[in-house]
Amino acid sequence: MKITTWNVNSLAARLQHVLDWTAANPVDVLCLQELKLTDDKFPLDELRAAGYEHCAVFGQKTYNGVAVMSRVPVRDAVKNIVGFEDDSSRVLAVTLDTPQGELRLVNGYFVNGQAPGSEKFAYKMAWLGGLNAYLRAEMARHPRLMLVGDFNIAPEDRDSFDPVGLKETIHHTSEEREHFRQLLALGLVDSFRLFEQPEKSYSWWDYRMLGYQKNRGLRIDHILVSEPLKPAVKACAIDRVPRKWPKPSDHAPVTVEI
DNA sequence: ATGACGCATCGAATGCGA
Repeated sequence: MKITTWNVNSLAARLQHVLDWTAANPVDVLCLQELKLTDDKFPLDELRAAGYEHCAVFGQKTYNGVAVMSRVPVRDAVKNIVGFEDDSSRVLAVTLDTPQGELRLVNGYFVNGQAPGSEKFAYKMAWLGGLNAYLRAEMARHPRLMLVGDFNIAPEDRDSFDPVGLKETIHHTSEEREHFRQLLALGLVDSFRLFEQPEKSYSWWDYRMLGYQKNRGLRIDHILVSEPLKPAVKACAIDRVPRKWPKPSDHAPVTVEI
């Protein structure tokens, strides 16, 4: 079973890319972030025609918005972080029934945070604290759990094209990385690092300054799996192909196989 | 140091992303 996370930077602008990519990569489940549309504008019909009959959507006008589109039934959808008040549509949890048993899938569009010291950064820190507490409870109920999405955190220096020049800037701060480690401390594992990977592997590149062409990127899109799932993980990879298409999202899809 | 690119918003200029 293949599960993918992809920040599409507007589903309206990227629908054809999603359709083209899933036609070539018919993954079982695709977790989307930054839909930038309301639920009534979600392209259910097109995705159903592409084989994704089961969609859970948590949209919002202009900003944020997350969805899970799936070939297999999804149930028990929960929106946002239980116990954390949030105006933004950022988290959507669902349960999948797999041959190995049920799997709780938490899809998140983490707060960007703009810059350390800003109000948005404080929001990011509070949000991450709320997420951690929520996941602790979710994992107690669902031992087989996967946390996917756009984390907006480069966990280690090797996840950034310029860890020295960007030291302690957004995505690179000690505080953000500590929050990432606190997620791992819950018993989650970064599935990407379970496997040998190319050096300078990133999942996001700035649109500006030829960021992609120069591979000036960050690895900020992640798939974390709980310990009970870890032995089942067969592969995890970033697909840079759609980042080369005309009018791409600035993020690449990341896929795990279990 | 700044802005650079792309998307969204009622209509131009601005907010936001990362």
